[in-house]
Amino acid sequence: MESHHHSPPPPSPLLLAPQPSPPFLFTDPSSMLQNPLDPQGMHDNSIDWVNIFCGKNNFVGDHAKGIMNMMECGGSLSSPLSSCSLMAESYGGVDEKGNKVEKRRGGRLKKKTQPRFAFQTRSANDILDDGYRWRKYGQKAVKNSIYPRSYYRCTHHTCNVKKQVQRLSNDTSIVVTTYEGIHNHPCEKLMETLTPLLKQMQFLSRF
DNA sequence: CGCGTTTGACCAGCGC
DNA sequence: GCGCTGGTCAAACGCG
Repeated sequence: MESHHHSPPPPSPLLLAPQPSPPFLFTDPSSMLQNPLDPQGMHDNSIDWVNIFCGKNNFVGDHAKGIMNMMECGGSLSSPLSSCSLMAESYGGVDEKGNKVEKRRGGRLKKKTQPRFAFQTRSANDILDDGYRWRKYGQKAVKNSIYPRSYYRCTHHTCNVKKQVQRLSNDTSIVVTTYEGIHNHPCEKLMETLTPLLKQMQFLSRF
């Protein structure tokens, strides 16, 4: 099995959202959205998170497309994607009813919360080449699904980002990838792709 | 030999 | 207390 693959660029803090139940639909986003970097909203109220996620610009959708474009531009996708939808999944703080919760570990409360987001890809391949290197550390059969869930950790020694990969049992063409945490290092593959572009832009900007 | 995967064991929360 | 469940650990194993 391929040991490393590449994911979308490091999950932007903007891509964090409430904890909808599958199939990850927002029922009332305006009541649940919050700044993931400031869950209590104590520091910066100037950012219109509701509009970012749900406004006319449809940031989430556009961002998902951007990710798709970046992934496709990278030319290293291990699987052809015909569609992709980004879904904010969960982060510690508020559950679907608005109650304060912490992220669970194995169904139990976890001390530290990590931002999470998930997106679906329509792909025959479970493993998406997203630019980061991952080490698989577990696989579990999950209830109500004929497919197992795989657990991966970023192999960068100082990075604690994890992801879960699972294929939907009711639509076997869709793979759900859930990221937890934010990479604290650049994406090597992305940098490889962007560096020549940046150099070219710098060169052209001299004229 | 180093790195990554596989897989059974283990852990802890939850519901009964 | 017990079983279920999801997440993690770690030894064994495979591969280049």
